[in-house]
Order: sequence, then C-alpha cells, then structure tokens
Amino acid sequence: MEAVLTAAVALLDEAGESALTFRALAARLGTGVGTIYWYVSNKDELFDRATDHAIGGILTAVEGQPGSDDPIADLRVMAVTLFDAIVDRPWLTAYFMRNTDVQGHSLRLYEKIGQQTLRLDLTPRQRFHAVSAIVGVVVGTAADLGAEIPQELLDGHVDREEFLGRYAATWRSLDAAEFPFVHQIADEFAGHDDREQFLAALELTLAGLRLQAGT
Amino acid sequence: MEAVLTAAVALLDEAGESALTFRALAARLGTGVGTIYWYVSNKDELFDRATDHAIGGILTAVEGQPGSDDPIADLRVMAVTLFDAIVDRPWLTAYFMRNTDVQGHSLRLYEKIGQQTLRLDLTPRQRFHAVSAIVGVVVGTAADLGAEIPQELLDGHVDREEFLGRYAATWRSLDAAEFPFVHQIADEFAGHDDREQFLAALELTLAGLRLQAGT
DNA sequence: ACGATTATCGAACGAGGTTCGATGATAGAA
DNA sequence: TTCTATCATCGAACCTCGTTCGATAATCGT
Repeated sequence: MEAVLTAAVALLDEAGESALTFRALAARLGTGVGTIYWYVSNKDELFDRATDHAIGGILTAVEGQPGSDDPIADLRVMAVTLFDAIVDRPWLTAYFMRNTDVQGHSLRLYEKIGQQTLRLDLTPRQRFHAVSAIVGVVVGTAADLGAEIPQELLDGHVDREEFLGRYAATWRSLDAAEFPFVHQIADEFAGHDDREQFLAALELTLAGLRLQAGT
Repeated sequence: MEAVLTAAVALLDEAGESALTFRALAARLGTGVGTIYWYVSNKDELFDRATDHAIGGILTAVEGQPGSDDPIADLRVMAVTLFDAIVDRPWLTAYFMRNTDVQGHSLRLYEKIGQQTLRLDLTPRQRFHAVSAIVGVVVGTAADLGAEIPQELLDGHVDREEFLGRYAATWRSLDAAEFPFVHQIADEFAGHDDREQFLAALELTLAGLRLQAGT
C-alpha cells in the first residue's frame, strides 16, 4: 500500500496527472494491474489516496513553522506554504477542487489553519468563512497560474519572457477605447510574477479579515 | 460550426463534462465523428470553443447590469453574476482553471471587470492584481463548492441536510483538544449555505481592495 | 491437513480520442 | 460544358485507459 502510494506520487511528479495510469503504475511496481485494484477500488480512490499522502508532507511543513504572536501573520505563512506546495505539484489542485471528502490529512490542514482564526475576535461563522476564503484564494490562484505552461516547459527554448510578451503585444494591439483596462494592464502582465500576484490577492483577503477582527 | 458549439453546450448542460464526447456530439448532430474534427482539431479546442460560447452569455448578462456610482459595488455585482453562472454550469470551472488562452469572450469579461478598477485610485499593477484576485475568489470558491454533490443529486433521497449533517457528526466526534477548530465549526458547516460562504469570501477581498484604494 | 482469508496476476471488454483514406459537393477556370 | 482544386462529410480502425473476473498462489488459524 505504502509502496503503491509512493510510486503513484512519483508518477504524478514526473509527468503530471495524465501519467498516473494503472498500467504505468503496475509496470513501475513490477506487478499486475489487478493487484492495484486489490488495494484501491477505482482510480478516484487511487488519486485521492496518493494526494492525501502528498498533503501529509505539506502538513508537516506547516506544522514545522515557528508561529508568531500575530495570528494573521501565521495565516499568511501557512497560505504561502500551501501555495508553494501546490505550485510545485500542480496535480494537487484537482484534489482540492474535487474533494468533498474532508478528512485525513486535509482535515488536519484545515484544522491547523482554523486554529489561527481561534486567536482572532470572530464569530464561529466568521472563522468558518475565513478559512474557506483563504483556502479558496490559495487554490484558485495556484490553479489559475499553474495552467500557464503549454510549450514553454516542453520546448524549453521559448522562455517565459517571450511567452508573456506575446500576449502583452496582442493586448496592446487592441482598440484602446474599447479595451482601456487590458491596454493599461499589458505592461504589468508582461513582467508579472505569479507568486507576487498570489501574495497580492492573499493580502487583500487578509486585510479584510484583519478589518473584520477589529485588530 | 455554430450548431456544433450549441450542441456541445447542450450536452454539457444535460449531463456534465463527461457527456461531451465526439460520438455523442456526432449522434446529436446526425453526422460522423470525422466531421467534427474538420471544425475542431482536438477535444481541448472543442471544449474551449464551447465554453467560450457559453461565456458569451455571461458577458451579455454582466454588460446588461445597470452600474452604480460605487465601483466596488459594481465589482460585487459582476462577481456574483459570474459566480451564479459557474454554479449553474459547473463545467465552466475547468475552463477558467486550465485556460491560459486569454482572449475571446473571457478577455472581454476581464476587461469589463477591470474597467471598474479604473475608477479606483490604484496603480496599474494594483488593478491587475485586484482583477486576478476577484476572479480567483469566484472561481476558487465556485469550484470548491460545486464539487460537494456525489450521490445527493443522483439518488435524490439523501438531501443536503442529512449530507452535511453526517460530516458535522463525524467532526464533532473528533477529539476536542486536538481539533478545537473543526469542533467549533461543525455546527456552522451543518447549516451552511454555499452562496453565503462565497459572499463572505468576496466581501473580504473587496474590503481589502476598498482599503487599498483609500476610499 | 485443510478450509479460509489474503494477495497476485493479466487477458478481455467497453468507452473514448484520434487518424486516415475514400467519397461526395461546389465552384471557379478553361 | 468539363475539369480540377478546395470544401466537407463520413465511419471503420487503432490505441490507450479504466475496470472486471476467474484462476492461482501464499499464509494462517484450527
């Protein structure tokens, strides 16, 4: 079981979600497809289990963080840690987005984040909403940004600079009267950094939260 | 072409993302699979085109909204409109999350949202981040919440009440010392409303944005 | 020794994406 | 009118993937 999960995560890391097939997994483990089905009832469960396995790592990373006297600062650190983990393993997004099955390591992760909100002057409902909002920002942004890699990664000779620049050029060529915003934003987009963009989004919700907590 | 897209959207609406297959689409159109490949080079393009088609509808809905003297209020209305549209058509999330190809109707949608930020006292970069943050909240939350429907919809006899209650019960049964947050939140979760949860998350970012704009 | 449980295996089925060559329409050129 | 190049249509066939199933070994409690 442990070996199955480890191999599954390895496949996901090496070549993404589409690389995780029963046959590939069986080949890597040197067994048959049927064997995997003895441990796991279908692909969804395989994926969920593998993902939960990976989230265990994130959890220990989050738990290993020092922690300060400012709950919101701690929330920020946790959110960033989660973000980095998802960027590193884009296939995690699918889990966070599909999984209603809130238990296992992800439940512990929610708990860990939620504990920070206990230190804020909020109603239980506000705490519930705060955690959901923060996770939403992290997953939403990470997913959005993680998708921006078509040939760039495969070819390698088309670097990020040129890739973004091409879009910016297209946008600049649009009618300035009809597309004033896109026009103005083109330059920002050309030189934008995903992580900075995420941090900005996170900062907005955290600011709202701080306001709500009256601190 | 137009007929292909309309039929594709119909299939997606009727039975979700998995229902959109080349064979089903061909059958509905009374043609062969090969014909569809003449209009579209692969499934990704088919899906993107169909989704863009649907986003056209959202766009007109957003453009049809009156608009007030408060840019942030207008942003709220747009975000809610987008949210409702995605909840209504869960298969849209996949598009918003995978699609780097920012053009067509979704570009116009970004523009429309971005124009509100032009009325706020922000730097171009802040505007760029604001739009990205808002869309992130909408898509992230909508995706998160849209996934919570396993047997509930299919069986029909297990209603939402009981479904949520079961989770709440599990959470309450956890150790209160180890899971103080989840414990406290269980009741909120049992009676929670998806839309309210989204509005709370949106309100946090909008509050942060208002703060940033100094209005 | 022996049933029962635990594990293993891979051929085979069905569904879905994609390819490809054949074939018909349609229209401008000769 | 005839010819030919482009537009459009079609579905059989191929490949990959999830999943099933019956056969078979390995281990164990009695």
